[in-house]
Amino acid sequence: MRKPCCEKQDINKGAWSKQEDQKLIDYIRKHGEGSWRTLPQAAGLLRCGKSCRLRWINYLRPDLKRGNFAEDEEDLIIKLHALLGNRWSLIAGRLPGRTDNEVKNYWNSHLRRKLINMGIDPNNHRLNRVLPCSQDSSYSRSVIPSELEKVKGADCEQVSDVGSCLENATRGLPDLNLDLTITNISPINIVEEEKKQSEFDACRETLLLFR
DNA sequence: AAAAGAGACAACCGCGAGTGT
DNA sequence: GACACTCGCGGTTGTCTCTTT
Repeated sequence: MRKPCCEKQDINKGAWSKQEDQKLIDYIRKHGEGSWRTLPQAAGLLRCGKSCRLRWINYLRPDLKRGNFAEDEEDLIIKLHALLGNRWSLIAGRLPGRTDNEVKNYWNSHLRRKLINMGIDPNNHRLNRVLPCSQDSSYSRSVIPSELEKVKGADCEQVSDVGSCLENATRGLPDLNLDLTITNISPINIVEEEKKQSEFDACRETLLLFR
């Protein structure tokens, strides 16, 4: 049936050398991205086209940011993950200079654990245990159900396309912490609510950009 | 100082979607 | 419609580095 993406023999695997990186960079500078299948041979690389593409997209592209994630980037990843699930490329698309692989790795090595430590199930973003109201976490504020209800309601039609990302997000994550409610709204909590609202608005803005 | 374990991240693999023939 | 090809995505694995014992 289908041929493999590349012949398995005479193909380098594993870590890329500086020379290989340079060959790939030089070739793409000269000819542009694309045609990954034929690129390795044309560039004089003993690599699979897939491997070249991955190397370029994840590490060699000039517009990559690299380095540690900022706090606001972390927040955004968590929020988007709550809405979109493991759609890393979509999430990475909202983080300039970040790649899906980078976001995925960061999620698996840092953020997952962070949520678990906060008592939140990273798979469905539900609280595993009751946390005190004052629990520090921008996250616990970020996906409260009232916000999700607002998204599902008023603005759903506006984001019908990409999709449908929001629609899918809410439909695709049926366990999305929908019964987590904030009670006893005191004046202090009202201020908190307003803060939440503005954070939510920012998040929604981001989601609307998917259109 | 050495070994073991844990964490971080680069890279690979398999699959599905989109497109051309 | 069936098939082949390419591309991109997400899950998983391999390996290197750091920390702990």
